[in-house]
Amino acid sequence: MIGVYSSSANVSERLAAPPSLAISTVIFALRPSAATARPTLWMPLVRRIREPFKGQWALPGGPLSHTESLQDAASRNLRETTGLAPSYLEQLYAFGGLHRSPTQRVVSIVYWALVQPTEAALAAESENVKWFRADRLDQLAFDHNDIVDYALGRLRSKVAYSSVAYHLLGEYFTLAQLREVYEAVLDRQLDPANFRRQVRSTPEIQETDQYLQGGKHRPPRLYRFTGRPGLDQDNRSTP
Amino acid sequence: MIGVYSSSANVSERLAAPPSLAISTVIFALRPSAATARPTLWMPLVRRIREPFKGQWALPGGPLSHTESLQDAASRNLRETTGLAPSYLEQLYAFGGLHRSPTQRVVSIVYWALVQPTEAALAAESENVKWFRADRLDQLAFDHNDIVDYALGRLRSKVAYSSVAYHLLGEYFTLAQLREVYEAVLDRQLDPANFRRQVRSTPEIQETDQYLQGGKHRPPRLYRFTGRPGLDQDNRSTP
DNA sequence: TTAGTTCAGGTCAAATTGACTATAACTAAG
DNA sequence: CTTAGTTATAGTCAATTTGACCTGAACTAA
Repeated sequence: MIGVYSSSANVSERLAAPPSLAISTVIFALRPSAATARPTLWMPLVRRIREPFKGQWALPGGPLSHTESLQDAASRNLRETTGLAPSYLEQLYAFGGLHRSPTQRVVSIVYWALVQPTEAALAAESENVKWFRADRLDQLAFDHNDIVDYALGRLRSKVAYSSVAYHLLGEYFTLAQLREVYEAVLDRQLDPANFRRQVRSTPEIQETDQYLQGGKHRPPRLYRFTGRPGLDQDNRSTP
Repeated sequence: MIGVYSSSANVSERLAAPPSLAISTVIFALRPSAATARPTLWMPLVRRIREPFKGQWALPGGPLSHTESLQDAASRNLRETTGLAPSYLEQLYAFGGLHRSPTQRVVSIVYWALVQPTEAALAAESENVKWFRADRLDQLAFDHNDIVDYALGRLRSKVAYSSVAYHLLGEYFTLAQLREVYEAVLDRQLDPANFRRQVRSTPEIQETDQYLQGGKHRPPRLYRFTGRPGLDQDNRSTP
């Protein structure tokens, strides 16, 4: 009885079928942009190997298996398609417009993830998995451009009022690196001195007695984020 | 081919089936609490007329028809089960835990709504539809207590940083009435003078030359909210 | 040795917030 | 008719936060 609405069914049968349910993920990571040394937001996309939108780039995603929760499905799919283990994962939105897919009604529950630079660096690229700058995407499959825009908005607002930015960095970071994250996400310059004052006043930030060596100028102090990780129970918000 | 997983299928068949998709809504309205005159948050619930959880109270909801968007489904279901037309409607969260329903895997896309007092007053109560205080619910069906808690959290945070509170009031209101909304939702007292100063500094608030008559004391001025309504295209956030 | 750059710590005025006081305008009790 | 009681409205003042800016420290590279 499973798979009744598989590829053997014709289009009208699929349109009449109950909406199918898929999980997709928008994955953000920081990478140095090509020209300048400043980090910018990148995301991995997968090439579609079947119709519709065959050959076009799309968000990693897949069907929801009946033995896993939504978050587990997003996490698994992330790992399988891109090899990445995110440091932050949160539900974004359920997209259920009528004509998202030309061949059938699909409701996509979309998650968004942040991965640390080390993770992002060793993520394998291939013929069908490539990284793109989040702010310079061309036409994606389905409504995935809209979804990415929505995710970018969520990332920006969350960076502004919560402490998600740390999940785009490794364990130790300098205040300049942290500021560059904010500048990349919010897309505006921040005053280094005022930024420093603000960050140092948050209790979750711990100063270490380590300094980053090898730079061209005065070695900056390294800091740590001691808040709770982005993957624990409380991040799921709900059972 | 439609309806394969209907009530004629047995439990194991339903558990193996693809997760079914439902839409539910958490509806908030302000009503005067029984004892004091202060308004408090209430919500309509519907009694389940079939298993599982037969006889228990639950959030209004139903299946997603394939000809309507998620928001339209929520809106229609709201109207059909409670007769209400909300002044604000927004997606809350997609709940997809494995054991939300004992008999089958259900993924619920939950919306939350605000309705104005006039609407809420003439909403019909019946044997199977009753209003309850949002902060004093006993055991609901499924995981609906968790969902209500999550919706309350969202309402509180949105009231604090956005202008949703106005959708719990009618077109004209006094600053005291508005303050009572904030106090009911945030569950703490606010200084009337400071609250007044803040509200009057927001450009979306327009003072009228009308005063509320018939009170016991000095008649307060009436104000209007001129921001955009809670149901337009932009509230949907996404296509 | 020196110029150039970033790091780090600080000042200062403007804006915002919370606590509080005073007056105005009405109702209801006497 | 007068006055006490209550809410509406307006304002003050200190504490806190924010944005703009300055100065010296610490390093590299020429």
